[in-house]
Amino acid sequence: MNKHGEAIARFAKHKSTHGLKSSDKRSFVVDHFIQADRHFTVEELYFEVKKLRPEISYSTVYRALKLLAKCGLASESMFGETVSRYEPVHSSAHHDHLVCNKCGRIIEFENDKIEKLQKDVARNYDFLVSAHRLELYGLCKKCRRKKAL
Amino acid sequence: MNKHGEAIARFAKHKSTHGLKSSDKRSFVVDHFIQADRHFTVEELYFEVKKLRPEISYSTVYRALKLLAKCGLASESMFGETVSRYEPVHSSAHHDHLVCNKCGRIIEFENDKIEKLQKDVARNYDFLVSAHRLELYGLCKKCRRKKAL
DNA sequence: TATGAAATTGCAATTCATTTTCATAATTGT
DNA sequence: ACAATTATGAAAATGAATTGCAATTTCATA
Repeated sequence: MNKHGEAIARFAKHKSTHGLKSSDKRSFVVDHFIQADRHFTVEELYFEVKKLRPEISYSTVYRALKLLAKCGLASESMFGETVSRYEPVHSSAHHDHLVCNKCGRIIEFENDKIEKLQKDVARNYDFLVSAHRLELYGLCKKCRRKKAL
Repeated sequence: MNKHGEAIARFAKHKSTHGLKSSDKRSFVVDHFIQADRHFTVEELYFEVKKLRPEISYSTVYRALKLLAKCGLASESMFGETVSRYEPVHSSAHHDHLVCNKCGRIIEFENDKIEKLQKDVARNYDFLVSAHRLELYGLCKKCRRKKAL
């Protein structure tokens, strides 16, 4: 089963174990989020969905994202903005982010060495880590070029 | 000159270069923040200040913190909460954080190796870094113990 | 010391994203 | 089809951040 299929299945399972009912609209939002496979604010996802299904409300999108977060298919974070972003959670390794202050692009990266050093730090402080975030803010490749012109 | 003296001086300089006037109330807030030398939300600082100087309003505290942030003596961040926190900026090297999810304690640490690896990552993506944040969330030493009981 | 332009303050009002409420509609098990 | 429960949309509520404005204070200059 592909990655998206897994996610869909996981959502279905969450529904059945939590006594949720099916809904066309919610399914549409969930599928769209999973297919798109990128970061969204509630508003961004809402506007994309609205183009295709204008009858779907902000509330439904909002609640769908919350639900995705609950069943572990999306994670919520702030990226230094005042709005929350939801990003798809992949079964793969944890990743960190490069956030472009100019165009807003978010680039994911993984770095095992950094992960390991983080564990070392935690051990030094006798700290039990359950989650972490690492974000580098600045200018992405494209925006550096633009700036140079 | 000690660390606090430096900060006070820097604030005074910012005032003079920006045509700001002196004010007892603002000075009190600023001094308290600098002396305390720890993380605050606006509300937390407001309540502490209010105990000693009840006539000082929330607005004044709010604006004082904004001002401190502008002149580089405080930095604003979210630490996964819905409220902003202001932390004193030390002239020393950049530091990262361990955030205890239980008691809210925030521990600072520095790690040059991690900093260096971050630069490597950025270089790989042709990304120009202007700021970064690294936070490890979990349980601090004390809370781990409590949990064990 | 008196003056006036400019900054500061407190309070209330606004903004803005998030979250909840509630009446109505849709879904599911019997 | 019925009853019970969940989902939905629109509007209202919430919560923190921010601003507008009138009153007050500061400070350089007269």
